[in-house]
Amino acid sequence: MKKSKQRDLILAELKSTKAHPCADELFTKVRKSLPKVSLATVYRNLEQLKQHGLIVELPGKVKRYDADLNEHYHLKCDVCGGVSDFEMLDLKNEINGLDNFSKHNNIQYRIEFVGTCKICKDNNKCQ
Amino acid sequence: MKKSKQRDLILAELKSTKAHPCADELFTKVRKSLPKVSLATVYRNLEQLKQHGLIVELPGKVKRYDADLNEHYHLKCDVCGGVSDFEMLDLKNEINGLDNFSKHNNIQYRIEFVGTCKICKDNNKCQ
DNA sequence: AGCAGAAACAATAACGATTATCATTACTAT
DNA sequence: ATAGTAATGATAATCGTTATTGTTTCTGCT
Repeated sequence: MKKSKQRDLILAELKSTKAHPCADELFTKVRKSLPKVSLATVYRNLEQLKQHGLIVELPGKVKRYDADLNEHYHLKCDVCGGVSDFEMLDLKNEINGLDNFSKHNNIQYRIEFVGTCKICKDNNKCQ
Repeated sequence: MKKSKQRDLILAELKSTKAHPCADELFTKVRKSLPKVSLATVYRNLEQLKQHGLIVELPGKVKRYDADLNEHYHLKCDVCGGVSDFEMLDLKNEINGLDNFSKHNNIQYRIEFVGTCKICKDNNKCQ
């Protein structure tokens, strides 16, 4: 990866927050110190930083990003789409407590397993 | 909800498969028996069926739908986006086995908690 | 330092999934 | 049967994201 001040700024901005911003929110922030930056540059660099394992992409209709690489989970607002961290040192034990948690706060949890299906593996479309 | 043959067909089509189709895939199927159906009608009815709790919407860049209301989880292909069922009678016990599972099959799991954040609740934007 | 080639850039057009609009049609309760 | 309302088909609009294109900036080499 060649050096670029745009990418450095994007990464620094992402590291400085726990708000899990989307591309557009980062664009607005980076613009303040680099007014000529392009939105496409933000998208490109987020993708590249993700590929290099420097940041994590959170799934959803709108992609959000996290520079915290420690294992943790996310709590998403079903109205505004905002994401906050959800710390669980021991998932296996704490998951039991979710039933009550859910009842009192209208919080649902969904588990999604992500891998590559047999068809895509055979087609060599992947990796 | 007023009766409509379009909606009946969409629901019947969704009930007849385990493939978790998206709106466009359902559109293609429904079209075969109702050639004049509109894509907008498919989107509208999927939303309505979801609101009435008759189907479940699976999150992602492209929304997919499931008419199976029994509690179960989903395994998504990170290449084609296709979703298949993942049966786990007892999540709390079986989650322990995932570590090994993950190592051998390149399968990751992600847990997302969904609710309404304090700001949105205070703003009455929700529900 | 000067330079060639590669990578990154800004600007913007294109894309694809979804939603909104609007005139018309189909239910349903009276 | 009919009036009122919900649903529809067709299509335009929206919005997040990706592709394109010509230009600029790095980087390694002389």
